[in-house]
Amino acid sequence: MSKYKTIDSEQLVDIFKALANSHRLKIFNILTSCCTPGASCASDEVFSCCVGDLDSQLDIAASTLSHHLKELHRAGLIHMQRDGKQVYCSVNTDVMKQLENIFSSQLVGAQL
Amino acid sequence: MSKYKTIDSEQLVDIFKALANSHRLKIFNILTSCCTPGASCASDEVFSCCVGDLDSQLDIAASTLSHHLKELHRAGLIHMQRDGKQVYCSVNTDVMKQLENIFSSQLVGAQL
DNA sequence: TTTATACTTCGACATATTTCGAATTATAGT
DNA sequence: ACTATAATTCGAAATATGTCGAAGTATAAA
Repeated sequence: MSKYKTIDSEQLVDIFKALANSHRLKIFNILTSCCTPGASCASDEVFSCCVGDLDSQLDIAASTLSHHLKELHRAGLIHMQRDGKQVYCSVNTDVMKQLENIFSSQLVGAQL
Repeated sequence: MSKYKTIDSEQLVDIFKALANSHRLKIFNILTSCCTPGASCASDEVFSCCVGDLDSQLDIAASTLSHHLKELHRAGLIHMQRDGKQVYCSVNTDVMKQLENIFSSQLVGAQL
């Protein structure tokens, strides 16, 4: 009934699962406040988005961060793209739009 | 900066945690498709919102359902109110509005 | 080709979550 | 007071998640 591409309820659970952890939510915050997917952050800006920069803001082991990024990526919330030695992360704005739609229309899972 | 009462990041994690389970998400779906908090569902409608009615739609033990409802309630996503032998559940639309705002403004945790 | 940097994978362990059935509490009707 | 119905709490077991450090892979630079 909706004109929007819907997220099925299984994927929605995965998305909420991905956001249901303080470290991952913080990562997501950093990415939403900084990087839009087209424009990869220049290195002279205050915040940038490669894994190492996230690492410096998070106080967890690099391996743990890697695990969390994998979860966010699996859920479809972020993009990850290698550029040389670095891997750059950015928010998947398509999914953001769909989430907005889900909550604004009060149809958290009307497709069920 | 926002004119909206903000949800802090700890509460936001709890909200996502509450929605990060297929049974709880289904419960939340049922409640959003049916009951608005002012209008408690009349018993002659197709869907109603007492715990027993949710139970009949869910294929889990009553004790498990009770646990899930407690989680949704703890997160602030639903109201629960006893009326005689039944306990009626409804969505907390205030929180829904705040979630909508969070996603629509792309500020998942800008208050951090 | 050796070394350094950036990041990921693996294995192990601790903690948290999900689930059930049995027992318990709350309310209403007999 | 007793019984029935609706829902919750408790304790135990199975599964999932979060975390780390060590080892591994990918890329670039010397």
